Amino acid sequence: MNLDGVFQALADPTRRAVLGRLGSGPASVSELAQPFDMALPSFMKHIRFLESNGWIRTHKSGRIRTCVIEKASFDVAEAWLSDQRALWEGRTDRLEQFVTNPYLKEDRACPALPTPPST
Amino acid sequence: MNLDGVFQALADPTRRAVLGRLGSGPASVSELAQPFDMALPSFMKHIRFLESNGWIRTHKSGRIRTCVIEKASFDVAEAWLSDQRALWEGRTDRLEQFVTNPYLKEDRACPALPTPPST
DNA sequence: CGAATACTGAGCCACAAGGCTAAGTTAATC
DNA sequence: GATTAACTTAGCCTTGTGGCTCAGTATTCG
Repeated sequence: MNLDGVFQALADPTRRAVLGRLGSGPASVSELAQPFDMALPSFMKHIRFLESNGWIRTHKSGRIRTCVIEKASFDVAEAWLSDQRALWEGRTDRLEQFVTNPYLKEDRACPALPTPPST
Repeated sequence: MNLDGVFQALADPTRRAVLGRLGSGPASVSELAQPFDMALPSFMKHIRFLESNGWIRTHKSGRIRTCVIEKASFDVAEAWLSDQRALWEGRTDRLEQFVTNPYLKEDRACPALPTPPST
């Protein structure tokens, strides 16, 4: 369950829709597949993908495979975004300085703001 | 700037690393590329991908192209996750009801929910 | 038992993704 | 004015992704 897979799972409308549906409760594969104009084997690939990337759990009983949404990957995804936001917001003030400082604009394109004369 | 592309952009370690780096300030393409063992044209594809999916803005001045992170796609991604979370949490109580209601359990195929980690 | 249901497995196909090299182009330096 | 630096364009190659069909297998139902 690496970040690559976690995000890739979200990069497809079918898979996002499945997660959306599962958000309101468990469902069997064919129930989930019903809204989509897609052959079952194709659809199953999406289910397996979601499962192997930690977005859902599935469990077969009889001939029916039931899918349940799982919070794990969800948290991983949110954590990454949240870290990113923290980083970005942590330097917003310095960015503003950069944008409005004509010297920096002309000079090197990106002095990268190396830990400025911190207070 | 559709969800497909927004999430796909995050499904690659190089692109996530670039966003991470840009989180602490603007940089030129070659500065960004420097840590990666990759030919420049390959790297540029990542930059273009991030740009065309709204994760960064770029601007060329002289022969240097400077990249700046952008909040737009970020918000879109967080919004989707947040909606998803709302949905999921909004029905946790009902889920609980579902799990503990023997009638529902027989009725539909889905009860799966492998033993809640409770008590 | 036989038929229908709900997947499952194997294999094919077209196209997108991510990497490369080689050869431009444009701006800055010497 | 020639070099060098910083991209850019073009084209190739391999692998992955998302779709399909056709033929199983395993359960459930009549």
